[in-house]
Amino acid sequence: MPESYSRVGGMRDLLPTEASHMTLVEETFKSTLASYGYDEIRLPTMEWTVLFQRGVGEDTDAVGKEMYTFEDSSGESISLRPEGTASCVRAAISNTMLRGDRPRLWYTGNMFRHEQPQKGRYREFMQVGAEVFGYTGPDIDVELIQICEDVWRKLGISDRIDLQINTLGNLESRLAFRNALVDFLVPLKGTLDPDSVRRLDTNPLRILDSKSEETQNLLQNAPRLTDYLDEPSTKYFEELRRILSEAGVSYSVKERMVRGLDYYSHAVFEWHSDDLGAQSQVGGGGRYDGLVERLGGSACPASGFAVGIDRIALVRDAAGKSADHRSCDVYVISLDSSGDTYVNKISRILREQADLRVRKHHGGGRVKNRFRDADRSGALWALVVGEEEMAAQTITLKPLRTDEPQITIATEAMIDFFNDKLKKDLAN
RNA sequence: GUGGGUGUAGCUCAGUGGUAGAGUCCUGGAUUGUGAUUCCAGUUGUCGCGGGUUCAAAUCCCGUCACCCACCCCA
Repeated sequence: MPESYSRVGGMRDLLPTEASHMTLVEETFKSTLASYGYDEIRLPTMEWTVLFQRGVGEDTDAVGKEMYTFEDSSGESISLRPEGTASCVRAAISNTMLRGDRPRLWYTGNMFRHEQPQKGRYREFMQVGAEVFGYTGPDIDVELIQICEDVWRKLGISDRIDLQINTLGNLESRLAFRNALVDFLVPLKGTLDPDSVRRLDTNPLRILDSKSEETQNLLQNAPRLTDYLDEPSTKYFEELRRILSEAGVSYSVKERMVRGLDYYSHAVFEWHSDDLGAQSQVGGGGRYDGLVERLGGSACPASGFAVGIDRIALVRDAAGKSADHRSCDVYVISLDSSGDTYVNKISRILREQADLRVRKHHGGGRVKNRFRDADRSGALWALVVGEEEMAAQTITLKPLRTDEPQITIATEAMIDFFNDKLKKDLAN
């Protein structure tokens, strides 16, 4: 340990301005998910390592080489969660939530991946996600997409985020395609990039979204997944697109899109933005009908999404919409200590009856410094009580953000005053 | 894991071998019942850390750490 304490590598301190921005994004998701009738679930920050190995897949980067893994005192391997879906599925199974019910759940929390940090990519980052269980049709997939589209609109970033969708078909279709793809690629093994050669064995579908230009050229003549979709899979995707269009959601189909985590089937979708440095993805999801069974539950279709809260905040930053943080709405100053009791009472009333953030001055000091502190707090108003006000049962209100003159009003009229005027100011 | 960049005042940065700097912020005063704005005055510091070269190092050399950006991959 160095002389002075520093952060653990890659961990961040989110200072009040950033923190309140994160909270804004989080709250928007929270209220939107609630408006669709989804229930919150809180999940542990760590799980047995095997859950992620089994649920996410050991050949994914997130699990294979980026997990924070250590042993607990019993010698069992534990990992900090690199994503939320596996935990959510585990929780749904182990709390018997899937017996006779079809839960629609959402969660939020910090995720951990030991990668090299850069813009939009952090070792600890915030995600919000939703998972729905027991629904087979594309209608619920579209609802998941719509929830996020609603959030983009509320946050004012719809025009900066693009939706891309694709289908992976059902298991049979995908296996048939996978075989055809491998047959096509094996003879070309010598010309593929090293990563793709490795994936030929582990996860050939992932070769499709390889970033290697040469590999992409080779793929020009590769078999196409759409040619291998069976009747039900084709219908599923057509239906999905129809409902999406009906809902007025614009999207593009990316035939080569395969999700990084390898439990998906049928619908897969991703949202992208240009505002993230070298990163582009703000979120994604899809259907994962086989995962519940894979993790020990009875077969149960499921679908979900995950969105990076940090990345949404970055998109808002780029749009010039980052929340300007104010600590409080009203800063209360008593000019001499004999007024403290009176001022405490006023502050409490304002907090309880006018739904205001009220910061009271503490620590004495000169009058001019009290007003200086009022200004720095970001408050819209300074509320001043001195001898004159106490004697007359009034308060003086000084606007700190406009040139309007200060006014003195009867204390008993203060709630009405704030509920009318201040609310209007806050709305702007 | 690999590459590039940056570390100097609380913050943003200038300073390529010879006294440690600017802007901003902060503190005080002009203004003892009024902030922000204006004017005046003042404080900023292990120059990331360790070693080396030199009469002399923020500056050159070696090492090291941290952060940023990018590869890879993803939220």
